[in-house]
Amino acid sequence: MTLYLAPLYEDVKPLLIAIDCIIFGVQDAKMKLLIFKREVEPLAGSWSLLGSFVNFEESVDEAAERILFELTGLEDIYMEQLHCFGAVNRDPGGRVVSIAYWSLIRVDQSHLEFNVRTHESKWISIDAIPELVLDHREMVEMAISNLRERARFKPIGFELLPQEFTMVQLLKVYEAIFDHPIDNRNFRKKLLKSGLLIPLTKKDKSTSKKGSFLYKFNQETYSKLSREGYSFGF
Amino acid sequence: MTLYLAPLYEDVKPLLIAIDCIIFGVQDAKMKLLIFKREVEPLAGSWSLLGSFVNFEESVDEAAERILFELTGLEDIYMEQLHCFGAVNRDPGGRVVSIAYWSLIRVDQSHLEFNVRTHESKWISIDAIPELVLDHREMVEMAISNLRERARFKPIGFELLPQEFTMVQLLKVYEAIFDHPIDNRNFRKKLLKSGLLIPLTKKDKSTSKKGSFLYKFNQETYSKLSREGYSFGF
DNA sequence: TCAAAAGTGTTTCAGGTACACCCATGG
DNA sequence: CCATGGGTGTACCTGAAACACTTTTGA
Repeated sequence: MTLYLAPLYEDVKPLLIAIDCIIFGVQDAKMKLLIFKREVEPLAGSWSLLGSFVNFEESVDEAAERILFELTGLEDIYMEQLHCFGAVNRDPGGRVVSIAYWSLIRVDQSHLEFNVRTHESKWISIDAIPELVLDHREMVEMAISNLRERARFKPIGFELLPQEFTMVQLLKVYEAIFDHPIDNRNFRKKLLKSGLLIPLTKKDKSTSKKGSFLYKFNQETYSKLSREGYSFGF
Repeated sequence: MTLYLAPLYEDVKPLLIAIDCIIFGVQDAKMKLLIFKREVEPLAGSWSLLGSFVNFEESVDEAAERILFELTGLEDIYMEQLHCFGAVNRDPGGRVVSIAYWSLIRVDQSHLEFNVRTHESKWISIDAIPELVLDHREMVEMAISNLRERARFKPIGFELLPQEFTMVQLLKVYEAIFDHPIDNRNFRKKLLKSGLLIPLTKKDKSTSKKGSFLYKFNQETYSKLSREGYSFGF
């Protein structure tokens, strides 16, 4: 265990730094969370968030991306740093400070299933979170309120949908995030006015006989509104 | 350098964890930031945020409070965790991950001057931040936008004022936070309606011949609105 | 032809914003 | 008596919320 240290840093005791990922997705019009069977002692076999340690030669953000990638195979994912959890005894295995991140993924992404299947995992509904190891439940609760707060002013709902999607799908995502029904007409009105959607001529006929028009994001308006903030209060 | 570790944690390389504090206060109707001459190598002598390391036997939050207390003598301060900064080479002295916190203090607090004076420090206006060591400038910028965001929905303006204050003082605090002028009448109207203020019968005559009424916070409404959120968008 | 989902406008109300003058007092 | 800062009310406008029926089409 060797650390390069400036002379005056030498008497500082180092700590372990871990990452924990709160992975959200929408399934069956419900907000879901991906959890894993913990494979390392202590507490192996309990349900847990996806987590691991930060390596010495990578940044904390890189570590978060790596850990998410290693287990889900997903890259370029919407990911936000949530909070640093640093209670002294939060991990019985040692003095571990954890940086929690939350991310949004499109559940339909096909390669997800494959990578995840090698580990025991499951999607759970965020309104019925089972017991989780350590302080993971606290992390999840903070992440949920962070997600909702963020979703009110940044158009992140799109991160949960495929490239092309219908108005109804988008509405259902927001209903899932905020966990309450949203008025159909007001929703359409507001989103069409926002300029976030580019209407396509294609229709998706998988859910109705009439079929419903597909849209894609206007990436430009998206980044503009992400920066400036836009009220999605429904 | 000894760490108690569960067997499977043994091959993890530990890192140093530091705290950096972004300390805001209002002076002369301007938002100010407290900075310090750095006393340790590397980079001793440059301007820096207040910072130090997390001890092995204290939580990260406790460390932040301790560090703020040691240098300013202030306790029970509004303090919020900002972000974990974890770039690999952010500190030339070693691999140091820093957890940044920002806090709001009442500049008039008399004991502050005393404690701070033993170290070289100064208040600077947030629209003219000088060069700071490491990534401290980035921290400050993130803290400012975090502060503004927070101030829009949580009544934190009060944290910057003494127990009893005038409407004009409160207005000036918000003008300082948002850095733009606010309409006097609309401001009063909204705040009086909010129930956050308890009007006193006393007047402060220090700034005008007529004198202006003093108010104090309604702690109950304050915590209620802190929880629920309240739009302070001016 | 009918069941099932998609799509469409108007009215109401609350809150935000803009704006200009009188008041009280000490010097 | 006047200069200085404190205090007050109204009109307008925008955006949010509530609300019910018509359209399309495959089975």
